[in-house]
Amino acid sequence: MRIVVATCAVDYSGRLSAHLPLAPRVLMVKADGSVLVHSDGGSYKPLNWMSPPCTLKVSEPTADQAEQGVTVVWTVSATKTDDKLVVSLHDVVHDSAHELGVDPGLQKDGVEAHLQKLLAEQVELVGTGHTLVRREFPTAIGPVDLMVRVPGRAGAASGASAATGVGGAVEVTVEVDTAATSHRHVAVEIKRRATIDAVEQLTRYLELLNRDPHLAPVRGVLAAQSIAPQARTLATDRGIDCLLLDYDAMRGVDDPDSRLF
Amino acid sequence: MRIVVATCAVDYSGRLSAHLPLAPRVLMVKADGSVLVHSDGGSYKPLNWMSPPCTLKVSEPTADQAEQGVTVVWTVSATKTDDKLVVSLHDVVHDSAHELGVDPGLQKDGVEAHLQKLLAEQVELVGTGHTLVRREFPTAIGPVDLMVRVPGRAGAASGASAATGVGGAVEVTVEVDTAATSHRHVAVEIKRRATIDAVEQLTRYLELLNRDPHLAPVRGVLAAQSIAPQARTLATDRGIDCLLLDYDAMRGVDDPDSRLF
DNA sequence: TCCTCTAGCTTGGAC
DNA sequence: GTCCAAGGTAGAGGA
Repeated sequence: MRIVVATCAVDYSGRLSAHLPLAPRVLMVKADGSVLVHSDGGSYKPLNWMSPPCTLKVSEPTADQAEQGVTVVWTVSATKTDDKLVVSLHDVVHDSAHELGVDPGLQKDGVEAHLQKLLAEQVELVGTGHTLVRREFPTAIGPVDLMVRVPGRAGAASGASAATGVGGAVEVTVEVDTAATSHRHVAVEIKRRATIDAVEQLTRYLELLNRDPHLAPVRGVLAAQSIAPQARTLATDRGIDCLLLDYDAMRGVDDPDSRLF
Repeated sequence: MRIVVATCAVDYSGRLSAHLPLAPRVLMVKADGSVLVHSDGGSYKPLNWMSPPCTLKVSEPTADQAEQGVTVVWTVSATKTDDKLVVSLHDVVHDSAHELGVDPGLQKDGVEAHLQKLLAEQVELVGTGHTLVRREFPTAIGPVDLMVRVPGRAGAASGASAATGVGGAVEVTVEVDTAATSHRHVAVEIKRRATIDAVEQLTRYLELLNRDPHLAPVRGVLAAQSIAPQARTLATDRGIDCLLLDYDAMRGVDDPDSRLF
């Protein structure tokens, strides 16, 4: 890792064009050749960067550039695309290099996968007596987070609602809604934070699942730690139920030893 | 900006829990107090970080920690949430600080807004003789990127297709499709890269717009620099046309002086 | 490899 | 402030 502190101007061209006026900044050159341009604020995201694989070429400034104070020019080119980053360095106040070796990597815990695991273990939150069919229930358009079986519905007529639903633009979910008393399964979509996208996703799953006479009618449940108002509205419109999850409470029920650390 | 190169272990707790084993890394402490932990590879994203506003507290290791080689402990706490980052430093091989000042900021060009501007100027790409009604055409659920008028359709019967379309789950768009010969307007959704989300978004707009007798029937066009295969499939299913945009070619037609640099 | 979805997303803009 | 959409999204995971 090479670290340079210098006054510089930066131009990026590629998927977009961007320009950074002359100012003091920190430049990082990683072992894989990638380059990061950081300012002294903002966030963890660099102002500009080049992702690997790429090559760094160091060159002398032109006479014009030298006259304007440029002492050296870095040209960073992506090897697979035509993205290019040009850094014009003026005063360099620091320049050091360090051997770091390969990082052993990050261990994570607590994301959506954990929510899914917890809700799978506490599936009664979806409905009394409900049992888990499986996590990541496969469909033609991707896996449903949880597929749940409703108790005491083995003999329910799967076609009971066929005559009532079909109608407007959201008829698929109207059908689900009007068949509420004879649901045999529940498809659960789990998000940390649910937006409209999650409702659309679940709607696609339900549309498909409700074509299967072995499953239909399938109720939809959107389960999340937080649900955006527009997502809740759209879900309600489509007869999808919303389930707010309390991560801490669910984790409290869970065996603490099952956590990574 | 303070830059430290040191062997360290890191623990983060907050929205998730994460742990970094002992290894050499680069630590950046920005003027706003934010902290970044970088390895010598990967991407521009740090392995761990703390966003401002936060506070950094430096403390001596406990006797146990000192025995294991820890020389100093950084505790970075978010001020608004209970996020916490604990960095246990062992050998410090570099430690320097630099005054950078406030960055003048990034100038950008070439994103979706520019695509929209270009297509508005070159609206005949949507269809021969088509004219622009307006950009950001307002609807109850948000603005449509471009609303376009089809030539010579003033007298076309808006209900001509009513008897043909209604059928399966996607009948709204089937209706749009079968009415192709009598469209009076075109709603254009513009993306740099179109995914299924874009199709869903345009579908919602079309469903709404086609209720308006002054506009209906409204054809849908998904215009993008690249279109994901599944998005194309879904769009085709729903009678939405796909239009691949060549940004460079469109920019060539455009006045080069209108670009930022 | 391509394609999808998640992310401690981040960030900007509208309301 | 909240909420939503875009990102040079990046990165993981599955087909």
